[in-house]
Amino acid sequence: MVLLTPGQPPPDDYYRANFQEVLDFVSTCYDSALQRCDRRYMAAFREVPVTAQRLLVRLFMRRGPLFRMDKLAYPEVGDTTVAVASLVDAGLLVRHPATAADRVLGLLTRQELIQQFPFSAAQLGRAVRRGELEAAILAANTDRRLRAQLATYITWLELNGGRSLERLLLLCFGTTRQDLSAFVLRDLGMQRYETYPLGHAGGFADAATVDRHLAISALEDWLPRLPHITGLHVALLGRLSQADEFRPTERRRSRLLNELGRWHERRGDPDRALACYGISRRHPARERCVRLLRRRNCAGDLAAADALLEAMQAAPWCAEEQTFASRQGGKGRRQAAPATACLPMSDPGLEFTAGAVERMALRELAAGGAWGIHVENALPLGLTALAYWDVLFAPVAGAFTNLMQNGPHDLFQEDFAHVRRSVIDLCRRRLRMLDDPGALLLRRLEAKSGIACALCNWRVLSPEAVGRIVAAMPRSHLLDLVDTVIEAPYRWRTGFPDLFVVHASGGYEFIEVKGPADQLQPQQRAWFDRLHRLGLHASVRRYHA
DNA sequence: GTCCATATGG
DNA sequence: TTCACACCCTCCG
DNA sequence: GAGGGTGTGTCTCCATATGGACTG
Ligand SMILES: [Mn+2]
Ligand SMILES: [Mn+2]
Repeated sequence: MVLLTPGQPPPDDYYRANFQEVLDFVSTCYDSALQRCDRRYMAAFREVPVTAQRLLVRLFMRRGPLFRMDKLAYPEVGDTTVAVASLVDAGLLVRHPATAADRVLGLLTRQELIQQFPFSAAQLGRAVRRGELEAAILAANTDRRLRAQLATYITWLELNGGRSLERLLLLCFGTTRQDLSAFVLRDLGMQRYETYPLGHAGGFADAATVDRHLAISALEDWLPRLPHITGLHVALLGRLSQADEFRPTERRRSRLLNELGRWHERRGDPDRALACYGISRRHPARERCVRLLRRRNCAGDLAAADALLEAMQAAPWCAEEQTFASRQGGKGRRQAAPATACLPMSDPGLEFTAGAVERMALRELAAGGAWGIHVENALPLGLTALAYWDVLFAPVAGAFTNLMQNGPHDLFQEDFAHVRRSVIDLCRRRLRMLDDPGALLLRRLEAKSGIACALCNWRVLSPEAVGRIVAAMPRSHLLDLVDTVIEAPYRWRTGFPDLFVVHASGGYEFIEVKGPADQLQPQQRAWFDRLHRLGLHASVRRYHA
């Protein structure tokens, strides 16, 4: 059933109904995480006429935070003025809020600015850039005066709900990355979603958890402004200093700390960098600490670095950390170098744009009668999803707490396999009992293709590609590959060789293509090591200048 | 008139 | 808002 | 060549409209 068609107007009540779905979901599943003001907001929304509700939801989907009333025209709303009046009366919209004048000026085009402020424009000449004109206008007038003048030209509006909308959307989707447009994608048929067992236990437990998550998320927007605002880093660190008990929030917090630490490193402030990494709980914080301590080399630094390495080896946060620790600790077992073919480039004038070397390699291989595709990580991840689909969407406490999820919340957490031990084992035994697991994968592909899945890139996982893969890979190779990934999706999510190739002989091979200035990265080494141990065919194809 | 970034909407 | 890589550097055998 | 550091392209769905900056 297709609800929407691109270019065709949706049903009159379409967008409003989407928001209603959000409200229904949140009231049903997350009533305990709502604040009093959120409930008031929802009540106010219910009270206004349907046409006003429709307009408000249209505004939810637009950029904001200010809107020009003369730019609002929706057939399903009817008279915009009437709807706006209802919304203003209900306190859902504010008319002419005392916003900083530069925000209001931003609603006018360059042409309109010249019209409205002919004096400033005349002083700067006809070729004046928009930004300069705006600056001149701001310099010549007080905010108050500017707003008074602009109010005679346009009506501007602002959403008035505090952060209630943000909280409702976060409770609905469980992430700040999705918003109401997810409904549109779903109803266009762009995304389908698996039906999974919803349970709100393990999601946001209370209003405070929601607010902490939003507060941490909001800090992300400040990172790019670090170089321009003095003292910003102090404020950020202050807000990030408290570890969070809610896992998704803690994850973001630590990620931000790592970024802040990198920024300090780059500007040559190892002490502050260490302070950031020191309270982060995510890779690569401890690796950075070891490097920084060794470089700084003040009294006790080397011993501290060694102690840290020992802690990492004793209880690594993830596989990458473990690799780092054993290497730095000098106990790194030297991995056998993967089979490598060194060749001259068939196209010496090649421009090194994205994917160019891989395409060249595919052309050469095709000339030798081989078939191949450039899929990288999408291959092992996608095959694993097809093989272990039921594990991905298995009912696990806290894994599915929101609408339109593309997988369990904990897919990339270290204990993914641990908490699914029995269902993985059961699924593996079933796979191993099949004579032709490839056939199952193809049936799954047919059934599930297009369903949003964090491990699946359906564009590269075509029936042809999967067909070629399962036809060329021996049964045991296929099973060993997916068994590897399902045991540690986070560890094996990156570093897989570039190409899947079926040679003219019928034999398959995974090939990592390397240009003259490229080399195997640690994650790629880890995959080669694993593939080698399992007896899967993989090699490096290196081009020299 | 071209090129580009951004906003919008199905 | 990630992953892979181009391009730069130093160190070392 | 190994290994580290830094910056970049590509991708989030696709088509269309708008506006700003630049060009000859
Ligand atoms: Mn690659
Ligand atoms: Mn490569």
